[in-house]
Amino acid sequence: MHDLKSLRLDAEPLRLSQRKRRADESVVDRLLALDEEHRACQTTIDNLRAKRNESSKAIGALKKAGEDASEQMESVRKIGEEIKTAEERMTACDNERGELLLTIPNILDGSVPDGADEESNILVRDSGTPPELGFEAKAHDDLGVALDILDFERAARLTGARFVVLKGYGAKLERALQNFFLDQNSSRGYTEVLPPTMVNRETMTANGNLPKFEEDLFGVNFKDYFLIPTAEVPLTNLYRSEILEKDQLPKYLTAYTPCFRAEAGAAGKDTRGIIRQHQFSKVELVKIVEPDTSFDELEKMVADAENLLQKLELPYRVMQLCSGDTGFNAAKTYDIEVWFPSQGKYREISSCSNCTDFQARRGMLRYRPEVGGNTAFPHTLNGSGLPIGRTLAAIIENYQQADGSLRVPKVLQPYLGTEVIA
RNA sequence: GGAGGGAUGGCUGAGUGGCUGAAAGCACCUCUUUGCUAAAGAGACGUACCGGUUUAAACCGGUACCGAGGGUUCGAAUCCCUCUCCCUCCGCCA
Repeated sequence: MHDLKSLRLDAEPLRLSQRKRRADESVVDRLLALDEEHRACQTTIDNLRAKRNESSKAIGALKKAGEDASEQMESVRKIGEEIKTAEERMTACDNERGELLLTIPNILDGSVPDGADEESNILVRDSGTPPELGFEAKAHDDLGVALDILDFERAARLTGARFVVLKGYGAKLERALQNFFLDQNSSRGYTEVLPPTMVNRETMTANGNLPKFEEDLFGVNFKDYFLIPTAEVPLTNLYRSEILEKDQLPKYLTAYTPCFRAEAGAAGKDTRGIIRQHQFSKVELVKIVEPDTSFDELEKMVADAENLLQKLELPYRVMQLCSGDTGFNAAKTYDIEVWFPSQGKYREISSCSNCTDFQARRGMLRYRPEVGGNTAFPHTLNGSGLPIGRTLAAIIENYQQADGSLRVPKVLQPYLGTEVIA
């Protein structure tokens, strides 16, 4: 959500950002027009209310003195009617303004390169040329099924497409990765959190998933709750509506949760394997920090995610997203992509974003830069650290051997109690 | 699921129609004095929006907010309705 006050002074940064995103620029003018009308209404109403308050007090005094006040009462009643009319107009303005404000994406950081889509993303660094396997790489799903650690058919029977059952070492690998990620993140200063997997509409709105992206979410019956698409949602909302003291920042949070995504726009994409599922598990990283530090904190968060891939010895590269590929909430995003030998390409495994004060505003999450001073909005950041499903797929593919067995990454061996899965 | 009780400022807690943006205490902040891991006294002390003014901060005026939304009334923290959450007891349950 945007700061109307600063938009009134200078809407050019938002206009520029909308252009760079290839998004509608006219919403900015509409927003400013509505805002002006809203403020005019409010001034009118404030003045009427001031008049009413004054008159009401006078009536109270008259009555106390035992005098007749019916004339004054009648005139105040009329003021009340005027107020009601003006309020209806203001509410209409407010609703449209609010709706618009909730659907305009964050302002891109100046460092974001211009471009329409992922073709224009920029390579920041990589872990070197991926090693050759020395034989033809099999796809992770074929290998997983053959090893009986992935089961798509029975998952389809239980639920439907885009679900998987993990069995034996598949299930154990999930648990090993969960523990490994959380242990690593904890050791790097993140506090482990176990939040609810379902959240209400306010939480989804503050995070930026609603009102615009409802079709991507799974709702639940009987309650206006939603299954979370990522732990980012409960974590960025953990302190919603609160005023934090300066010494409570920065907050570093990490959580393992199931994630649910409707994948409404992904028909036909990644239909094989466990790259794109309706349900998957993920360990998420979230930071709540002071504004001056947020871009440095983003770099550090990317390093935290990279640390996991380095320890797993998986080939990866870091990309900076261009303007057209940067998401709704984000001012700046790095994607980390991991190597998939069977596809001969890198696939996204982590997305780390600085959302600046965009989400904090939506959730009225504030802090006090100085004791006793005014409140300000902190910046929020999120990143995957890491998704279990895609990591599992990457491990299967990169650690496969010619005979169809898998080596187990060194760092996972203590968790798993074996060096080979065959 | 049934019965009952609650929700007030950072915290504790008064307050059943106008004098309450809200007593009192604690915490925090500033100042004074005495001084050694502290005490006493004085003062300040919610959030948001609109307007004035300002380079800005501060400041001044107004409005709204006592869980949320709606209603009654000239006027509501106070009365009525709906909802949410919390607590106690019973039932059920991983």
